[in-house]
Amino acid sequence: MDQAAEAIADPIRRAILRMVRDERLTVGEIAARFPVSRPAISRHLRVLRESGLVRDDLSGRHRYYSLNPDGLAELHQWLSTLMTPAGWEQRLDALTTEVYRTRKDNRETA
Amino acid sequence: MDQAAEAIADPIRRAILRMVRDERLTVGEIAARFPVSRPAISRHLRVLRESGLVRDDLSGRHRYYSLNPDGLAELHQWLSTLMTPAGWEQRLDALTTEVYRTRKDNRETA
DNA sequence: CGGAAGCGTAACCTACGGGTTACGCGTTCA
DNA sequence: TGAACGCGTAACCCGTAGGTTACGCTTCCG
Repeated sequence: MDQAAEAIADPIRRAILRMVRDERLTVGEIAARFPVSRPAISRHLRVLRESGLVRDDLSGRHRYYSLNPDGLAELHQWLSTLMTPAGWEQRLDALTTEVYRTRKDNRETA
Repeated sequence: MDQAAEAIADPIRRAILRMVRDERLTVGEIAARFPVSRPAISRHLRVLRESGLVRDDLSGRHRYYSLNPDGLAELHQWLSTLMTPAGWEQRLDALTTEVYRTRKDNRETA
């Protein structure tokens, strides 16, 4: 979780996450949408990858990046428990987790 | 939201957030639990305050810090929309937001 | 009152994050 | 098969985040 919290601190990395939410993109495609060099984007992607927020699939000389919902879920869960006072039952968090877990299963079995 | 995402990047600030989740604490009380100087903690608290994650109540020469759930909710919502694919209905997010908003109203009318 | 307690801020130093260019390796295709 | 493409990494530079000490302003209390 610590690495993920650090990863989303950078505005470029947050923008990348939004980009690869729905479509898988190559490094070049991502870099083309930013005013910084391709190696810089490559390092941002490395940070996101090592923090578990994105995944990469190699295909020939291309490397496709896509969102990894599991990494996001960790952060999401951390924020949930932080927002939840001591006395409050964690029923809602359990519901949220359950729903996302179900979606994940659906993805994997598709 | 951007400021909040930056604020939680630091491990000390994340620990502070967990500390003031249930009880309001003074700067001295917080600083006593870290191996860094009090001015350093004071600046961390300033970052958290300006990012909307904590609130401060002055009482004499003491300054009590407590969690501000509204700030957390923003980040929480951002992660929710990020985890939610394009086709997915946002019913769950709406439910989550509604529940937290209701709790907030209860706090304010108490 | 005057000193101590509690806190914020300024000034300073250092480590590190993020930018760039240069380079090397694997893959494609004319 | 050799040239071009796609990408990762190393080396380097610079700005800034986060640490410290020194200082000043309120607020409490003997």
